[in-house]
Amino acid sequence: MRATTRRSRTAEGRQRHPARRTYHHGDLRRALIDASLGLLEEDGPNGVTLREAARRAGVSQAAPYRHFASKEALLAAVAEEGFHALRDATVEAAAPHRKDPLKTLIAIAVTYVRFAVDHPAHFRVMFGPVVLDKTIYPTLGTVTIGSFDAITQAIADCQRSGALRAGDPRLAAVALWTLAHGVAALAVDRQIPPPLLAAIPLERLTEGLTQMLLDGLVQKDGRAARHHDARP
Amino acid sequence: MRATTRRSRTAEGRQRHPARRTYHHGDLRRALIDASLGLLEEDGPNGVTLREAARRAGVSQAAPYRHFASKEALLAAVAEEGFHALRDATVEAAAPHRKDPLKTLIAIAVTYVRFAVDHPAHFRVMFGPVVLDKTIYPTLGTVTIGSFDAITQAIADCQRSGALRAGDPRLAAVALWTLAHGVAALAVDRQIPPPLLAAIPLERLTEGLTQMLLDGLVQKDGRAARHHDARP
DNA sequence: CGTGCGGTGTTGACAACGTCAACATCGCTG
DNA sequence: CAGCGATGTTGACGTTGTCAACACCGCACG
Repeated sequence: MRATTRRSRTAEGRQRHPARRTYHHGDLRRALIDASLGLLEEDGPNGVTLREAARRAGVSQAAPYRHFASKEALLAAVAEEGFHALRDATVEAAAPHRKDPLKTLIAIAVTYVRFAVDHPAHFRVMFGPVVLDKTIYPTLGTVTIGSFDAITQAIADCQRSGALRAGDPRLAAVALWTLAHGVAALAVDRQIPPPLLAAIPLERLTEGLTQMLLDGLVQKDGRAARHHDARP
Repeated sequence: MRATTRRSRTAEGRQRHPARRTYHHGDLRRALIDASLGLLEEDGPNGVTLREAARRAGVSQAAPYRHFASKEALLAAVAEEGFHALRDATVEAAAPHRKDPLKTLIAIAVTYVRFAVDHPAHFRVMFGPVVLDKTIYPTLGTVTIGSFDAITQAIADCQRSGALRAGDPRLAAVALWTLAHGVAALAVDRQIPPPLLAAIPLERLTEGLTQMLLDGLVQKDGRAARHHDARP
């Protein structure tokens, strides 16, 4: 705990909370979330501290409690922000490739993984154990559903266009989502075998894996299989 | 922090560390890992505390430092234990179905998910942000590889038997592993849409998703598709 | 049969943290 | 313009991770 000391820039501060002129902050809630995001990026999940976030916002240690019931509540807000961003990215990824709907599915997976590796700490807060009982923060659940719905929508599109076989689109959506989430989680945790990653950049790996899900792994009688995995 | 108070059973203790007769503990390292596992199950990741683990082992607060350089090192040991258990379970799951090698792949995925939901807190320590820089604890990485190798082996078997199409078995292994890990992680985090879970128990869902990966999602010309997703 | 040394455990302390109660200060509504 | 509710501050408490200084003990060597 001692080793993590990164003191605030309050070098010679005579007045108590120098970064502020007015007694009231204006938008402390926002500032605390931003400070937490910064700490997350700089020091990882363990670096996020109510007190340090307060310092960065230029307020006293107890001020956050006027806006968040607990540290967990602050992190829940941070997570929610992340879910919003992820959903927006997913929705955006689902839009462009209207011609080839299967490409849309691949784009969704790639987007998901990219979000995770671009913001690993944020990703961890969203899915990690920091906010354990997500039912306490009801808004959290609804946002995730939004992301899932976007995927289901894209799947249903593919089914309508005949690109995907019929069936409950939610099941196929879970399959795609699950695959993407697995890649993302393992990548963030650096658990994907390094030799593999050296041969194939993560983005292409994600594409390849998604393609595998689309085509299937089993040997087809009629040689119906498509590309992925070069070398005939 | 105060709300989490669960005091040790040292009610009226006169002597300092009552649970022990000899000055030396005998196997403190083991005891600390076990205590951590207990705390993990009872109180989740946040409930694990060096001091409480020491209390449960009947030693003083600083004793753990003779066996672990830090709290993170203790948790790394706990994680390693988990990786061993997961690998053993995977290897065992890969054994039985020699007749139908594809069933083996499904069994692997189911085993993976079951391990996660049976020991959610342990699973989180293994993959979560608690042990951030896994390279510091070199034994951690090697164990994961073991698990991955078992999967690759099973895939290669399927390829040899002609059940799976040829190709780099490591890629297919990553696909299977990734899918299983995604289901596991989302299930542990209770992110799988509850209505879906109400309709299909997690175990069957895992089977179905793995089957989807095997068969592929795309519409086949020759109606080569197999079961999964009832209702014709 | 000592004896002393290194591994193991203990005590006490420090800084940091989450959280609370009591108090201060402001902006807005009447 | 009075005062009330929202927002910030101070100071404190208990808990945690970690360290330094010290205590104990078993085993290897004389």
